[in-house]
Amino acid sequence: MSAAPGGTRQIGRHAVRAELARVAFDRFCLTGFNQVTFADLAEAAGVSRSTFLRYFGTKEDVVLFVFDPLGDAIADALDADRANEDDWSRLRNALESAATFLVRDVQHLATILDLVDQTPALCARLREKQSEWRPKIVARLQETASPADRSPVIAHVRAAAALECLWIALGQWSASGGQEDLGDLLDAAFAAFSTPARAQTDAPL
Amino acid sequence: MSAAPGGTRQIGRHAVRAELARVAFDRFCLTGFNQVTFADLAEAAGVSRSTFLRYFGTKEDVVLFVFDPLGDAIADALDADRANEDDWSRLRNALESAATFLVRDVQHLATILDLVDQTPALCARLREKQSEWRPKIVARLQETASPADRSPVIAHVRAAAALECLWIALGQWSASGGQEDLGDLLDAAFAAFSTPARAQTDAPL
DNA sequence: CATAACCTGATACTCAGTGTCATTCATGAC
DNA sequence: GTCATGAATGACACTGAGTATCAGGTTATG
Repeated sequence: MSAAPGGTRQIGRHAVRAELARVAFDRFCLTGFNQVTFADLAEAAGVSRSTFLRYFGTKEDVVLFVFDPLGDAIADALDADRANEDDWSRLRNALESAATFLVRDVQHLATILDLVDQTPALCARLREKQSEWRPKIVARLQETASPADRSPVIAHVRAAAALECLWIALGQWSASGGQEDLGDLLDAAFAAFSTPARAQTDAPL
Repeated sequence: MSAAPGGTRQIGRHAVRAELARVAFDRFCLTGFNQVTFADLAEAAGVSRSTFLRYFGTKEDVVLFVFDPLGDAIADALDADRANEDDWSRLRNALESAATFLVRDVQHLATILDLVDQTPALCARLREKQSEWRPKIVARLQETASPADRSPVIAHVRAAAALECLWIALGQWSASGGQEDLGDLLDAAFAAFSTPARAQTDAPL
């Protein structure tokens, strides 16, 4: 009658992982990411260095693993909004719902984002994760594209640009301490594509 | 009557750097980036490990230092085209002239780009360099923006999106072995912003 | 209970990157 | 030409990330 055969191990593993990450995160915020070693983390968490390393392949993952489900979340949201014919609004909506799913603990997320952009290594690794999501997004975009619009380049660019919007919006959001509305920030970011890109509106129509 | 007092050292240093990079690059292509150690590179180049490391802070820089001038090149090109009122075309032109400056040795650049996207560490580091160029680009865009358009978010998004276009276009270009015209590829990428983002053209006008 | 799978801690290892120090060599001043 | 300064070099030692292996203990399962 156990939840799943052998599943208890998974549950336990997940819980340990979360606890290790919690302890480690405090250290990172206190001392700075680069100043903390795996030996420090292991000691703080009360496990051996070996064990700690078995839960997180790299130091970056200790912080960034929380972003892992985001790729699938975005893809799922795109699937759910397949009817939407406008790529930009579809992307915007998908990003918002995925991000909202991420913003459970406002304070915690803001702290993470602060730490991330104080730390080049974390920025780099997060960007890397982002680019791993892109192929999935591109595939969704192409599924519903009209035959004439099938240029893979277009889909790639839109996916990449949308992810940049998310990242920039999250940066603003974190800078505001989580006060501003993420949907508004996304709108402001996506406006870069719809607003006429001109210094002076020389064609008032 | 020497070029500059003490300047010979700089010249010499630059030349050595280029030679070390050349030797190292051959090794990387032959054996794979991750398989080659600094000790290998030093031996192949006939210098000590210490010396090699003094010329390149990281293994990634041995390959990617050629991209360093690109940030300034883009910024300069934006300055030169200050009259252009359309952000997108201004960015497109700046990227093309900067990239053309980069495409001196077609074969070499194509080989570099191949190596880069076979190697996650190189991708990550190159993306990092890219994001270092962004602030300079954003500043240029905002200088000439109309007061109403001063939202820093807009400029950030456009700069980021444009850089993604460059990267994607270079990927296509390298995949074609340097055959396709980079200007055409950039046009195709930037079309993602001007083409109506709709599955079916429901407004044929 | 027995066994197989898993978790843990210990240990040893490779390699990136930093820092120090003594030697050597080129440059520039006298 | 000689000498002093500063840079380049190589040797060495060190920290820390990440990988791999192994023995002993624990937990699920039949």
